[in-house]
Amino acid sequence: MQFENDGKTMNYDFREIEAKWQKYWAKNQTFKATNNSEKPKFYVLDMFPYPSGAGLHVGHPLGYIASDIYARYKRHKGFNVLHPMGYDSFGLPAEQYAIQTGQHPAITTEANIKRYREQLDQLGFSFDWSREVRTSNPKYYKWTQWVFIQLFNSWYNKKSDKAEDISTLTSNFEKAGNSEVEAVCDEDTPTFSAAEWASFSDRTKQEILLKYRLTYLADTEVNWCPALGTVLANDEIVNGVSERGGHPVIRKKMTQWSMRITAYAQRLLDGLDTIDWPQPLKDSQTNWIGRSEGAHVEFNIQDSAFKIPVFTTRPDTIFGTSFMTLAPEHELVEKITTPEQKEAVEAYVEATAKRSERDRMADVKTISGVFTGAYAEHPFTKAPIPIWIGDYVLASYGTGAVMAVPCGDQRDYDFAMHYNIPIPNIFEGVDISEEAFADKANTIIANSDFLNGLNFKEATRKVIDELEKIGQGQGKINYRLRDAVFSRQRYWGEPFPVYYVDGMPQMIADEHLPLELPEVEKYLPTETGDPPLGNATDWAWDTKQSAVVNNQLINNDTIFPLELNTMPGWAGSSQYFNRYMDPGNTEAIYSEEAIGYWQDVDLYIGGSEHATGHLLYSRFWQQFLFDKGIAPKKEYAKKLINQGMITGTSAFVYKDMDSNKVYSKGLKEGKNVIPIHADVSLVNASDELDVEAFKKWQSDYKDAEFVLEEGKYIVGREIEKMSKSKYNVVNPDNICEEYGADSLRLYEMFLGPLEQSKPWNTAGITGVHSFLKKLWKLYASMEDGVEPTAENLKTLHKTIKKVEEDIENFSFNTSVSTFMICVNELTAQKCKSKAILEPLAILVSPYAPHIAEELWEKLGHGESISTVTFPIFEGKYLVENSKEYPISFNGKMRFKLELPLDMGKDEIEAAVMAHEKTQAQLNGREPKKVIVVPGKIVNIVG
RNA sequence: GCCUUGGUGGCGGAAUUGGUAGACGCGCUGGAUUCAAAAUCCAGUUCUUUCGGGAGUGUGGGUUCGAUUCCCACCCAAGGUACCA
Repeated sequence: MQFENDGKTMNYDFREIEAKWQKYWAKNQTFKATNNSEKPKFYVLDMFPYPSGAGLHVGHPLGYIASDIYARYKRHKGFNVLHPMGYDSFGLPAEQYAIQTGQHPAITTEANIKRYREQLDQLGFSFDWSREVRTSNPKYYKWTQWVFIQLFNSWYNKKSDKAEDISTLTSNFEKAGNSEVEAVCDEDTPTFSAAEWASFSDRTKQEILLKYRLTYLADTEVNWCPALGTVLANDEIVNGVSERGGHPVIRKKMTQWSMRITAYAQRLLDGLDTIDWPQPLKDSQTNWIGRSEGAHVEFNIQDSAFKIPVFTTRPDTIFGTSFMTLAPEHELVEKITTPEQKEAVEAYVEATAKRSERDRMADVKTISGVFTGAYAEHPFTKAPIPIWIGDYVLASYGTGAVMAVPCGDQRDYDFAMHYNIPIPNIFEGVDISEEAFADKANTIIANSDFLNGLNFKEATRKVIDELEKIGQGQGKINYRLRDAVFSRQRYWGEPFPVYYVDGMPQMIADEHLPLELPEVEKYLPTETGDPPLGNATDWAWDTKQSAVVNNQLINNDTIFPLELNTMPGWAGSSQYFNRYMDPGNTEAIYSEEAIGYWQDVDLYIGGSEHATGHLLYSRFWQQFLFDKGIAPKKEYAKKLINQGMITGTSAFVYKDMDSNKVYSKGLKEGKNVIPIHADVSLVNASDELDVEAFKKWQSDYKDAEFVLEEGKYIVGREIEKMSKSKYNVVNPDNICEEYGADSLRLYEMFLGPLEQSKPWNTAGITGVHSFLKKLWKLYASMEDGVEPTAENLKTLHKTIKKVEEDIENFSFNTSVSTFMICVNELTAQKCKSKAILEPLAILVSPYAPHIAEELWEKLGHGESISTVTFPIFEGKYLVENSKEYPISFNGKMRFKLELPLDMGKDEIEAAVMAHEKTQAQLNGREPKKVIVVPGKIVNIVG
């Protein structure tokens, strides 16, 4: 036994132990994973962080601790575990900082990463750091650019239902034009024959191909803020002005790269059934994709050659159409409006354009619209249908036009009521005098010619048949999902590997990648409104030398301008999980051997805030890589868990508005006080404030009178999001310093279920810390050659069983309780047996790896504990021969009675009925019934 | 509005197929040790009570010998989403 009873080594010196093993793991590369092994593989992935300047707070490592426990457990279970970490290091904060200070984002990012790494190392994670990736590293983004080029060179063939190389498209065009091609492409793609294709100029061909490519240039409407020189997301705009600075925002068309993610809408939906992801996350992806089934109907316009295409989910109600509504932005509006209505329509269109999208969405109560004066024609009855415009119809959804059926849709109903438009009733036996009837399941169609008497399903099928016969429509599935804009007017992002010849985009050849981000003087947009890359002096592509050269050399003959936009934040995170498999590969995105071995992620842990961003885009890229034979799996993560947020417990003092007094919580009633945040580090576990420290911290209060209750100042408490401004941020560094990483790891798990959000309260950590001390003590009193008792074995094996089940179920909080119970029991049993303590160290190792390694070494082992086989549970140690039966009366447990387990039903009943407490409970009454479940319970009814 | 998740002591939470509600920890109370403090250890801690007991898992019903667990209706909180045709 290596413990010495000199009083010094008896102590649990976590600082020394943790530093020692962190050094050991780094030096021995204990957690380096190999790309081939006899062992089965297991891939545990964390969402990599953006390295912000603020560093980590206690909420950040929660998921990392859980995944680390799982990874370490899998190593004990004999798996070859891949558990990598890296940085999503392109992003806005570093760029903002650069704009303010001139500091290059690369320098800020490097410093932040260094700090993150220190903090992560301090927590004892078993990451394979040799595989670290950084999205801002050219060696990494070379492959982000490479995937972009693959997308550019691909189109989506609906016939094969997958992405194919653009060459299969052009060979189709050469043979038969595009009439036979079924592709996902722009709506304005013209139809042409093989002969026409052959006659097109090279430029025209390129323009046409751009309509098919999976990444393409398109004019997109954006929120442009001239003052900031940038495009803003919807949530960066408040009341029509920029959130930052309050500058005006206008809608502007810009040519931007887009990703044809809509080609994958159905597959992204279908794929959800094949992966074990949380239901709320699947639901939000499902809603985001927004599939709806219905019909595409074309309405002719009277006295006009134009047609209005419409998407409806209720083609069965087509005979109830009494008007049509177009979005005010609809391109037909100006073409069909009659002279009499022109003024009114123009005024309405103008008024709508001024309102922000958010404004329009928020205001759902006001009904507004204008009649265009034009009439469409009902495809069957040929009756005239007035065409209105209204801002409740959105240009961006469906076709931007609605066939309005007021009896079946509440918004159409409200609109019709408001403007006195007729509301024909086409439902059998339904009253529509008060509201529309939208219940598909109970619909029987009436007053509808050939649809009379049919239900929703039958009528829908019938009407689609008839529409096809007259060539005015067909069944259609519509998706809410839009193609994803992929351009950002920023500096700190991946440059596009694109230069422009005659305005048409050209890809830089693979062998010349990466195209590295140029140096710029200023990180702001140029004076002409170009993105920051417009400030670069060397940003032109020399096709002869295949090199970036000075802009002044641009001759549009051999030297061309490069793309000025950069890629969005999600570009770098859309395939990083695959790149981890072979991160150093310079020849390919990863080797076939590497991905052939690792295949996909077995467990992915991260926040639910990425539900419709990263987690949808990355699935899209993976599906694409699968189509191209680059990835072996359609879905890259079998199982995903969202860790909950850790909230802060803010502390408040109560400042009296009328005096210089600050009241303790219990004295504030009836006083005119306002709560002021106090830094949580100044408050102890009993909510007592260190008043002197508070005065020192907020010097405004140095002369204030703190009114105490029972000699103490008690703060108020409230749960809020952890944030600097609320002074409730708790830093893991301080906790590691005071209690150690093992305590922090255990405590974060002990707080509650991984997936739920829960408040942080540092005070509770003393519980797990003293558990570790008790654990340590247990080993200090160990003696060689002591045989385990039956009790010892029972405690050990029930712990093995429970901990194993807990880890498999991701119920890490209950494991910590189980360890505590185990150590409490073994301590009470005065267990000194190595046969018990040795397996216990392995059980604890995934949760508290430093202390486990140290104990393992003291047990006489020369190698790390990290791959030692997990103890095997043996049920024989838990076999009991008696049971303490709960004796219930009408379902309420009243007393307990110990009886042998082999006792039969009747004997149990007899023993219970004979018991004096039973007679006392019954108090002379005769029981109606006695339920005996052997081994479980006895319930007496009566 | 819709979708999802949740609601259990002063607090975080436990209860694996319907079978002893409140494990484990924090906090609190009392005690031991100490000159004192920290640390450590022991006992108690859902509420209520006439000390026999009674009530109790958001609310109201139901199924059952028995419900935190299953069913119905509702209330509240958090997250997502929205004139989506």
